[in-house]
Amino acid sequence: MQSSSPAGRAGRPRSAAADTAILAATRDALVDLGWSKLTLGDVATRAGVAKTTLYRRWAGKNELVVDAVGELFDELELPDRGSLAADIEGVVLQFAAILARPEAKSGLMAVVAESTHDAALRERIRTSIVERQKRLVLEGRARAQDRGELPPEPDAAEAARTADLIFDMVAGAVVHRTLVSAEAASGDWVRSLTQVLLWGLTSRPAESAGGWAQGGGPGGGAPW
Amino acid sequence: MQSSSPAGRAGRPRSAAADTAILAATRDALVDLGWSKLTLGDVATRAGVAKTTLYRRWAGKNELVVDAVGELFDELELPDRGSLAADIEGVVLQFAAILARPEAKSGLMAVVAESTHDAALRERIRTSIVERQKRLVLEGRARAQDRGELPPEPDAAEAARTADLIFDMVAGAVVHRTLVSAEAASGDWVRSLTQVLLWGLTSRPAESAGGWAQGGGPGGGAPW
Amino acid sequence: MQSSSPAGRAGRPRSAAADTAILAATRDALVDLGWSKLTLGDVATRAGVAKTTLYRRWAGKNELVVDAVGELFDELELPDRGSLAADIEGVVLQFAAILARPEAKSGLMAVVAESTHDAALRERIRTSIVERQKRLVLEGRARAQDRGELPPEPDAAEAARTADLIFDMVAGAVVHRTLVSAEAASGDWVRSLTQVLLWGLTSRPAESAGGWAQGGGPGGGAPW
Amino acid sequence: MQSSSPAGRAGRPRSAAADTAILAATRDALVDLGWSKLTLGDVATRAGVAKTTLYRRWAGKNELVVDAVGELFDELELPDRGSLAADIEGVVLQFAAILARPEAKSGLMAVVAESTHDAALRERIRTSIVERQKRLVLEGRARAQDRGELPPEPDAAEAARTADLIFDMVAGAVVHRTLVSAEAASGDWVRSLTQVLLWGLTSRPAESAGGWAQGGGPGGGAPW
DNA sequence: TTTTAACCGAGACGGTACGTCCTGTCTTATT
DNA sequence: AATAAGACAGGACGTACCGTCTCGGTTAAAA
Repeated sequence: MQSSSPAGRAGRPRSAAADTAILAATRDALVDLGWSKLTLGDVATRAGVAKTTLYRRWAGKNELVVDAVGELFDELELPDRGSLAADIEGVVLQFAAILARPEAKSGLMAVVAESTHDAALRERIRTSIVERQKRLVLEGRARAQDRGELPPEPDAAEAARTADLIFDMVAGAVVHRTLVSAEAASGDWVRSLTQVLLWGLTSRPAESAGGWAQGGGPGGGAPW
Repeated sequence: MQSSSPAGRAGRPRSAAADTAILAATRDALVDLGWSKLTLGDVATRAGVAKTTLYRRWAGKNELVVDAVGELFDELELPDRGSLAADIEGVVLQFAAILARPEAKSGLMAVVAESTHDAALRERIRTSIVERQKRLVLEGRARAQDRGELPPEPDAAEAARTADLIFDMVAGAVVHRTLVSAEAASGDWVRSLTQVLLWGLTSRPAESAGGWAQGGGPGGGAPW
Repeated sequence: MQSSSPAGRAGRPRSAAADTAILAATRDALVDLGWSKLTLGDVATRAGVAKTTLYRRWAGKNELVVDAVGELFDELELPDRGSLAADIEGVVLQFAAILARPEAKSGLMAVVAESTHDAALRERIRTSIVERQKRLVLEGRARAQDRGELPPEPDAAEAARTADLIFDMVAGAVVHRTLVSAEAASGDWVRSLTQVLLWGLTSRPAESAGGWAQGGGPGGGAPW
Repeated sequence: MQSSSPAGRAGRPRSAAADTAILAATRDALVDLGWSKLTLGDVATRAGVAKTTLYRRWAGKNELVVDAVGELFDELELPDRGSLAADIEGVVLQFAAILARPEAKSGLMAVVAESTHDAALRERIRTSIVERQKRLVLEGRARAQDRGELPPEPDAAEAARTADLIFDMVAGAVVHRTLVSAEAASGDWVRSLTQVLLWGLTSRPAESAGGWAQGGGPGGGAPW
């Protein structure tokens, strides 16, 4: 977050422990108080740090919360579970598990809401949080293409558009389920989501319009 | 004979105009200031109303914003465009148009974030905003079943689960596209989203795993 | 308080009981709350009366308190105890007894303080409270002159000046003792006050300067 | 070994200038508005200080006004004018001059009225205002005893009682004259007051009861 | 009688001030 | 130069009263 000050010299160096303590204290405060009742003075107290120290490193509450919440997404990774469906389910479950934590719940949408009036904050969210997630979509597709589960992309622009769509659908669905519908993204739910996505992306309807597939799909029971 | 005023009686009645002015002022302030900088004192001033009048009717900023934003969704309706796909596209475009308005952008996610710490607020959001949207999913499915585009539901519980999934996917995708990815939900994007959804829900993959549909779908070009 | 309305005609007449109840409620509130925390809404509630009724009869808190406290001084009278000294002591004790009541304590000085910025209020205090007290000084002197304890006044202007001085000294001393020194105006204290006053007004020093009276006064022991 | 900072000092020290500015602003506001219309927010604005700074140092309006008014009495002193009568007149005139100032008029009685419901405030008034005045009575008497104008006190308790009586009479009379009778304590008035007091304290009546001194006193003209 | 006008209770209204809390900056002494 | 501590200017909070204004309804004298 700060430069390693190669030639930065005189004076007492910044405490590295302070950063860690402040971000952890921020997450604690988010759990206890939620975003709107979280105050920087309280975070400083929880971290055992003076308010000035906090302001020296972050411009304000939004930036601090973005960094504190962004750290949670560091643990996201794409394990190889053998098939595209399994890979997707795995990573969606990871994402859902993070979103289920109260510090993420409280903080994430709040800073997104703030970002509608603050382009710099929007960019910070993009780099700290969103890109870490979106990368998994691209890696997952590439791995599926390597496996032969998906065809290679003929058109780069179209490929990017599709990746964006998938990302918005997956992340949006999980966020909406967790925060708005306020229900857990269970294994069953994730399985259904994955199924609809994969079928939607890899299939063609039995008839171009007006009909529907008859007969059981895998696991029995169509989603409708 | 008793007076026809069973409940509402003594004292000066509340001004109906005040409610309207306050909600409009709230939306104005959301546009100008965003959620976190919006103050109830400022809203009262904009509405030409005393702060006490505002507090007499709403418990706080969250409740006020929910009602102010909720009104935006009153205009949502399900026009009959002749086919399920067209109906979906139409309603999603309406939803996207509302979300594109800055007062919705700023307010909606903020109150959702707040609701993670406030069950009463969550319930208010559900009844004021979410149910108005979800109703359209149910109506759309019923209409498609009337048309014969979709089969009737054999299992009510399963039907409800599916409706929830669709709703979270559609609403979540639009919200995520608009607020997180910060890009407009254009006609093309909505068309792609609809296509994936419908195919995902009405089709079966050509092979249960490992392959992909070859040959042209309608309009040619798979979404990947 | 209101005119007997010889020609004032139509309409429901004001409730006489309300006046009584309001003034009594005002004194109760003064006891419980003191002047600064007394609110007209609370007085109205205590009196079982609507706030509008109160405002229809008094212009504000100050006027109301002046009337409520002024009633306390209605009971002041000048009993004939046989001598000037005894008369003075008697009336001073009455005055002290009234001032000892918490509703008088709290209210009296407060409205006096307010009157420094409000000439109309000052006049109201004068007619409602001060003149009722000052009258006793004049009556007492007249009675003492009838008895032959005091000489007749040769000069009317000088007589008025002296009455004012006595009044300020007596009332001022009792008020200061009660409110500022916060001690009771006991019988002994009143006796000493009366003694100093009477001696000061009726005697001449033994020598014009530099000496003092030796030998026992009544009760023995000079006040110094 | 401990640090040499026994009373501890961490943090920015309080601004000494703020105290001065706040008390002066309080007196200004008393002049302009009177006690009841004086608001701490306005005082803070006048002093060029934030409201929090004011509340950090004073518990409320009463305490602030006591200190602001109390400072006025710092200038009271007992000049040696050669005789007891002249000393008394001098100090009473000083006291009257202070009371004639609108900031004292408005503030003094208001806080006294408040003190009837607040023991801590009463004590604060005693130490900040009353004792500064009463001290002069004691010094004046001691000086007169040194001069031989008054006899020494045989009984300490009696001496204290007498000093209290004198103080209540003098201060009470001046206050009553100034605030209740709303007339200036002129030189003539002060002279008369002093005369009554001295004669009352140092003389014996010509007859123990029922008569009055005939013939002119010094300066001619009996007070009646 | 019926009118009529002033009264009454209740309570909403536009305002103002309250005393508290938080923000982001600053001024200390210390490390 | 960074730190802990805490004072500072500023501003919003949510509450309490102010004094005014509508309401529906009552009350007694005038018509």
